[in-house]
Amino acid sequence: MADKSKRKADIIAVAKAARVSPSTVSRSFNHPDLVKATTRKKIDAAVRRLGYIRNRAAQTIHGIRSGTIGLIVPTVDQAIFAEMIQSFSEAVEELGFTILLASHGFNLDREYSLTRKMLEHRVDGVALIGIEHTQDTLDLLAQQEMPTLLLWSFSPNAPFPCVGSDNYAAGALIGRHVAGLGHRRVAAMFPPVEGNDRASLRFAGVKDALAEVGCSIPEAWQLVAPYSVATAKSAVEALIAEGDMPTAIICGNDVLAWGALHALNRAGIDVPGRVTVTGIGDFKGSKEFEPSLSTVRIPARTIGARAAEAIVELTTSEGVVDVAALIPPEIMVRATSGPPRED
Amino acid sequence: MADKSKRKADIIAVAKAARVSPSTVSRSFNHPDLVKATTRKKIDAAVRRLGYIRNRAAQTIHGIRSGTIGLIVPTVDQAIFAEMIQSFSEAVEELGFTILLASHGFNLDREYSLTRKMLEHRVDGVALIGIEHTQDTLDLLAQQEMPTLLLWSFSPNAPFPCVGSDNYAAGALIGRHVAGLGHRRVAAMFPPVEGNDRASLRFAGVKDALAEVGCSIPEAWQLVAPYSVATAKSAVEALIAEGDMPTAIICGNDVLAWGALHALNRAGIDVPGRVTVTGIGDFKGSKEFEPSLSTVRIPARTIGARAAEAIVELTTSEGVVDVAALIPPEIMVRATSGPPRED
DNA sequence: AACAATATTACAAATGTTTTCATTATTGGC
DNA sequence: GCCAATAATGAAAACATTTGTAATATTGTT
Repeated sequence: MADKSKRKADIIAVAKAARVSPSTVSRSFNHPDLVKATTRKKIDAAVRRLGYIRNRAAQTIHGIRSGTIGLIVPTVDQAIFAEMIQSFSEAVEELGFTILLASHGFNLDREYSLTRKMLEHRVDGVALIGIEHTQDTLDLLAQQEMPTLLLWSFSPNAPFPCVGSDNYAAGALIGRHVAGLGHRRVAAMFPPVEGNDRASLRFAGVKDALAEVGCSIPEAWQLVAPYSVATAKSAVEALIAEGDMPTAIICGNDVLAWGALHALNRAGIDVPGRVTVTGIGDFKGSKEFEPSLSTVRIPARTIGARAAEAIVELTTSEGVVDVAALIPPEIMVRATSGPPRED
Repeated sequence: MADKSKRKADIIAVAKAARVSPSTVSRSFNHPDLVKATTRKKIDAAVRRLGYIRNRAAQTIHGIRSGTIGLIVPTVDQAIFAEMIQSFSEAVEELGFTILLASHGFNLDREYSLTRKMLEHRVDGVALIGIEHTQDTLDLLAQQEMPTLLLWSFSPNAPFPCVGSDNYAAGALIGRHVAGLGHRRVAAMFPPVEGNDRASLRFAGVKDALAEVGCSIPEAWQLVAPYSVATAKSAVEALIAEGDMPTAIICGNDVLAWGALHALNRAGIDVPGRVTVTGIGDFKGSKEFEPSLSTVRIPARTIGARAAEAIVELTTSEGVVDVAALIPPEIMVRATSGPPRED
């Protein structure tokens, strides 16, 4: 009972139905205090009767905010990003915005073209994951004066404000923990680092922390596995088959650690008795894992929520605002790490 | 060197710079074959020089497609949805569209207002998770003649075309598997079912399958836990503390099963020797779990990709098209299920 | 009851495009 | 070189809004 006329209702149809001018209808939406309560009632009635829905596209060409934030991520199906996207989206919706989401699969050239697309859609702001982006992307955003936020990693001298954690520090934290336990025969398992500054920073932090105690990771123990339980498990199974086992395996994130733990469990190798395993991220489920995973907490939800506030702040406030925020990583020592076995 | 003039470049600025009319510039974008190669070159040069970016908002008010698809999900940070969203987004981007994403946290009233928002943004189509929605939402979409797709669950008599799996069948599959192994003392662990037709359908399938062999799940063994490892683990720990153990625990999804497995592992209860555990979903990592999880495969990636094609088909084709697709669930018998112990 | 002040509403221009139709350029055939 | 086709371009209207300004209606005051 809401489709009186043939075609989609526009503001003019509403105006006619309510016997007022289109401008009054518009004002009734945008500046309700400027229109008399009784006319507003008439208009609301007409709106309901015609099933009218405002057209943001038409508003947007008046320089009015589109009410959208572009979020460009490498992928959404990694626990870590999913959690962050969720809290980001909750917070952003709370503030009245909607997310335009795109994923580039760690391909920074695709990231550039997705950024262009966001710009075409006239998003009010753009949030990118990580610090490392092509110069093209950065230039484009700067030249269009697009409010931009770098999300997930933090660096004081990044090209745009960042909200995130310090991945290098996270790596250093876990490296120092493992070194502090006395481990000197250490393996590492990280994803391919190209196009992934988070991973390379973490790895650098780990290596530097180990170097402090004169320990380095031999080539053969630098395992590379994309973030998946399956690849991690088989990488560690291969390592076990090799025969020469390290006393600790430092993993680039918790998913890799889960894979490692499954491999060790299957082989009957005691953790942490025989091998220490650590993750980075503290994903949901890591604490409940058996044995409970030692890792570094990078609070994805906090980052997402803070980032949402930050980008909205950037888009809505006039002057320059400082929204950068460093959310520090925190070591979570649990049950998968212990001193190396003496033998 | 791309910001000659003061403010943002529009199509008129480009036209001036290229010494052609705005209409020619527009045509050069939309019907390049209608403009001479040499003028197109001039225009392209001007575009680059001014850093011009097309304004989709302005196009959209001409009834041109906005190039966006609204995707409304309960939450993105559940493995299952994350995976689906990822493949959906990949496929949709491939087809030239961008996703407007929103999450309602299993609150169907919020879903309604998010739907309205999508409509305001003049998305070309809307994809919703599950079959169950408020009548308001359904009416709204129908009345606005918005191409709509129901995603994730499949039902032949749904109000809109669906692409998804049969959750009832999935539940029945696993129920029959467990019953077939001989289990009669069976517990179930499912999330709260309100606003979640997937879960309730699965549970119904399980119960009906068990009923076929005259087995029913006692009240005390109907555990309720939101989809998280933590809650699942503690629910099962509570069950263990109770003392009266079932011989099988059927879980509403794999995450719950992981939690159950961790709890049993911690308590030193052998799986599947003493207790059979099953999941639903076959998430990434379930196969690699130790022991490898018996579950029902619901191919999230396939559903996401198929759904993307379907919604684009719905938005771009004129007449009525039949895009519904049932992606059948498949039982994956692995290492966590076995016959009940005789004692 | 008339006056000014204020509250409310309407008109018209503007926004950044696309598209139809008309006009101008270019081409091939002779 | 001229003519008819045909190709390429431009002018102007249209799209669904918002907003500044002008016009009208409603008050309170005396």
